[in-house]
Amino acid sequence: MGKRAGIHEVAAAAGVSIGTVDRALHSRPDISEATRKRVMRAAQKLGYRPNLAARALSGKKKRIRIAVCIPREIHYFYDQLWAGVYAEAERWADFGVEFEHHPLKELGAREIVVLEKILQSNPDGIVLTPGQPEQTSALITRAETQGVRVICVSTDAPASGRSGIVCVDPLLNGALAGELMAKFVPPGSSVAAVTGMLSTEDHARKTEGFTRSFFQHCPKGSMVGVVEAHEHKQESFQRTKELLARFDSLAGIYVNTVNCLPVCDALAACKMTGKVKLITTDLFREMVPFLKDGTIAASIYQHPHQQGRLAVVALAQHLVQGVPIPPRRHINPSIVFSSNVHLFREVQEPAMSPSPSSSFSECEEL
Amino acid sequence: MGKRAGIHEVAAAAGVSIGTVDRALHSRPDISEATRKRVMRAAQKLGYRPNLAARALSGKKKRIRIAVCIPREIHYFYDQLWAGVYAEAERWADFGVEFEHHPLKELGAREIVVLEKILQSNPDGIVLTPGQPEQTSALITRAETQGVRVICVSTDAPASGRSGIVCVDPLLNGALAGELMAKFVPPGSSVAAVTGMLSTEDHARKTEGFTRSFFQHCPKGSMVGVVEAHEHKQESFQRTKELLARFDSLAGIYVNTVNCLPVCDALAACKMTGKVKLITTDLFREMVPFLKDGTIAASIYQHPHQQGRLAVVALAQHLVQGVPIPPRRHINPSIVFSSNVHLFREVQEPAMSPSPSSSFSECEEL
DNA sequence: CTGAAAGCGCTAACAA
DNA sequence: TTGTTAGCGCTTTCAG
Repeated sequence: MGKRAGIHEVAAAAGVSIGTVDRALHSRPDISEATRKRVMRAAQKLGYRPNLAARALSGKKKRIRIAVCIPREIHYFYDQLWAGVYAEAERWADFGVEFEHHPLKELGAREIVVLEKILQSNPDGIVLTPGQPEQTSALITRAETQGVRVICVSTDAPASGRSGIVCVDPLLNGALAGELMAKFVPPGSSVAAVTGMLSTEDHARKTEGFTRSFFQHCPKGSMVGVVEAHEHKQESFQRTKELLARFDSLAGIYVNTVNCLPVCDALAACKMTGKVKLITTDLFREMVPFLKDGTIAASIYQHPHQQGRLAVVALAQHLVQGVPIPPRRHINPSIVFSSNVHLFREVQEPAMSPSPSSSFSECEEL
Repeated sequence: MGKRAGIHEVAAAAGVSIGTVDRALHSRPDISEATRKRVMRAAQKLGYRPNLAARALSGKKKRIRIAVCIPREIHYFYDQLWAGVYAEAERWADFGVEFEHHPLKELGAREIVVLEKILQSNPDGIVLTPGQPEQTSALITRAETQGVRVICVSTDAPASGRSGIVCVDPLLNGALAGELMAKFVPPGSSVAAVTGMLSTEDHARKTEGFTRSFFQHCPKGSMVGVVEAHEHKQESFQRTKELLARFDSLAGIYVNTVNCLPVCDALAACKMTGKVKLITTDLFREMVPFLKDGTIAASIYQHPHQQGRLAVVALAQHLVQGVPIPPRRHINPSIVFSSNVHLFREVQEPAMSPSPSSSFSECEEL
């Protein structure tokens, strides 16, 4: 892997000037088909690959702009997502890619307004977490037809014409929890799920995946209830207690929203800690003690940092190098246990808030 | 995040020429302490950050060379490791970083000879998987004292002065398996481990981690045997059968080497498939059916691709940008289940063999 | 000790 | 339709 052929070598090989080579390589006008082919063959033969550093340097005037539109809350998740975006953005800065963040207060808040403004500025690409796909899809479609590549991350807007999606498939998310639960409890066990609202696509599909997978992996198992707690602490606590009261043989609970803490408390209040296998979703600091003491048997981790990073990789590689955007990039969730909880980002960092003038962050992955 | 200050801006602000700025920034000789400080303050104030593209382009003559020394076999693992190294290497190519691969036939084979040769060529950095730490440590130490940064990946050479290590902590690896096992089997269960040789550091510590963790998480559980199968198929099969014969109440087996297939076969031969919970290590195609049919309850995945990638990131960021090499980068293993096995790289790709002239690989992560 | 100038590989504007 | 040339931001050499 020594020195690679440059544009000059190709020019010499094809018997033309570097200007012509450039025109051929980039399918620019004002060049005869004959010479173009000659140049292309020469480039091919020499294994020509453009030097991105040089390219970035030369085209300094027209930089590539990527708009990022993700929520601030819920912090534990979206901070990581943004950190992942930012970490990868840093690596593209010197290749002439500029990022501008248009944070939303929370998922879906003022989404249309902000997106509209973003479109006004006519960026080259957009990374966003659509909170209200129904309303936003039209805008995304418009962007794409204008030539603005949109990549969704974490949540999807399937109906829109977005170029790509990076996410954990909710069905898989639930299925993993279901299989795990089936392996934790004895055959014939009864389990339940606590979710937000089944009218929320994401919650419904996680629950669906869990149910199907649990039945598949647990012989004679049964689902005795799906509780909608509407992302509400009190409600989560109360309804979990009711659940425990009603089914004294309940072997497991699957929580697929943020509100796992109230469920932990309910378990403790009923002295069922550890007796009922609890599988949760995501990870934040407050969960650690419950993982350590066995209240939470496991949690499905969705790699927000990596999701953000990969979304940027896909978009930047496309915009800079012309690599096609993979239509769907499904992230493999990890499972948090007591043994490995300390290795997750959420538990280590003191809460990084990236400032433009900070030195290089060496943070990578997981 | 608009246009960043360049060396010219700093020069203007400090009232000197760009040449002087360069000298100051790089602590070069031939500059008075007074002007150096003035320049530094100006740079600080303007938030100067070097443009890596420009830097790579300018210093075209003296490129940075990184030697990679990893085995070919066992393929399923080291192919991924190399793919990860290669994928990341691609991204540094235009920053003037050159990689040369010195593959070993297998872990530790002709390690000293090859390393010696690598040292002759005096590279800037080395990525390697030490197979025989005792013999190799001296060489690594020598390299480091010569100013060659060495980073170990996957396996360690703790006694050497290597700059960094990227790996899954074997203790954690085992501990995760132990916790998982404890959650799969009822309290008071008996389990066993199948390993290679306890004289191998890695195997011993995985087994140790498993044992400790299992006892911790499984009340009244017991370890009824640790079988050394010496990485041998026949032996693995036979001794597993013996194990099953001797302990008819065996509830689980943990395999921490490559040879899980013979164990699966032994389970089948004894009609114990699914009755004995089997937890394995790593992932390769042939395991998939056993994961699907429940023979293997779970497998601990060590992210070889990511390990390779992160080793290169650490080394390249240090060599190019002066970022300190993190002394230890512990990778978080994932757990392979029936539900998510299809999301792991080993199961998707048709076996990538990177060729220098191939187009950009968009492969990333996991 | 410091400034000026020549590239690095590529793009884009201008000549021919 | 093609060739020539001026930078992009930085390192490095050569003058001053």
